Amino acid sequence: MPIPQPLPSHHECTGAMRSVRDSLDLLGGKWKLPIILGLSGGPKRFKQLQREVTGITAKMLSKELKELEMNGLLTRQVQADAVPVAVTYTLAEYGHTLFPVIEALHAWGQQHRAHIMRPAPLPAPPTAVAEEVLA
Amino acid sequence: MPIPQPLPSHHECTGAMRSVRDSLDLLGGKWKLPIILGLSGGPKRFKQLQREVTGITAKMLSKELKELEMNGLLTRQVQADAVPVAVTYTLAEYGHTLFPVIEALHAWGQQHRAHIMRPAPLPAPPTAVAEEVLA
DNA sequence: GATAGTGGTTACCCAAAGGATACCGGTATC
DNA sequence: GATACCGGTATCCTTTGGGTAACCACTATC
Repeated sequence: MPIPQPLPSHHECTGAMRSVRDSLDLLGGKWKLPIILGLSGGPKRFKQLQREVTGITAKMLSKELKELEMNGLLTRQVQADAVPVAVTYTLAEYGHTLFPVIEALHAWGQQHRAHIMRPAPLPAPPTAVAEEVLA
Repeated sequence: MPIPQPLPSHHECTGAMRSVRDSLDLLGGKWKLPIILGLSGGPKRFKQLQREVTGITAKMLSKELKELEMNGLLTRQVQADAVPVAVTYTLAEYGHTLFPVIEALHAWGQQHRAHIMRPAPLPAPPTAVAEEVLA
């Protein structure tokens, strides 16, 4: 008799798995959601956005904006009459549907910062415990 | 006359930006959240988890599990007496705090799939929309 | 004893993501 | 004239993601 297997999981979660991975395909990477967040306060121009999303390079910002536009999350307007040409990025209606996602990440990040601040709440480190107990 | 700048943004969002990016640093990448989701149904063993998170290679799964364990999101138990050695991964208490994040991504991914399915939406006047909403 | 299968890890290597820097044409400011 | 802003693009480079395959300890089968 080899190994007693734990519970076989209900397959309820496999549907959720697909949706989550769909989302990650679109929103994955370091910058997409920060950019959306940056635009949440209203339309912005390129350099303005780059200052807001600190650390992003022009190349990355340009690339990510293209992808977000292709997915209908934001729109790009060019004022050709302005001099020099002015480019404005606006969060599309559809982009607003991401606010719950961003809010969840914001809340978690906030509590996580608080979480790692407090000192060791438990006497024993959980890592080596299991092996010691069973050894 | 230079360029008319749009609204200067309220700096309210820069705080949110930090939290969101903290979260993405920890949870970013293709696999972390799917793995958490896979463990949400109860403790699982390595191969079991690999079958659940379809497409992940053993190497990636091993690496991601290490990182998640280091961040206290899951625990790893080794039953040294079992033969062959059995390794079980369990979602930690703290890992449960990610459920809102996963739920938000799940909901968005689901509606997005529906969203890209329907053809050209509505060039129609907004009055019709209001009637629909009230219907 | 030879072979094959399993759970899990590791070494080797390639492709993609992402960063640094330079540059463009035009305008405005010092 | 020198510098800076604007909206990017092109080039080069490093880091990471991720695939392949070998490996270990053990067990089962022929």
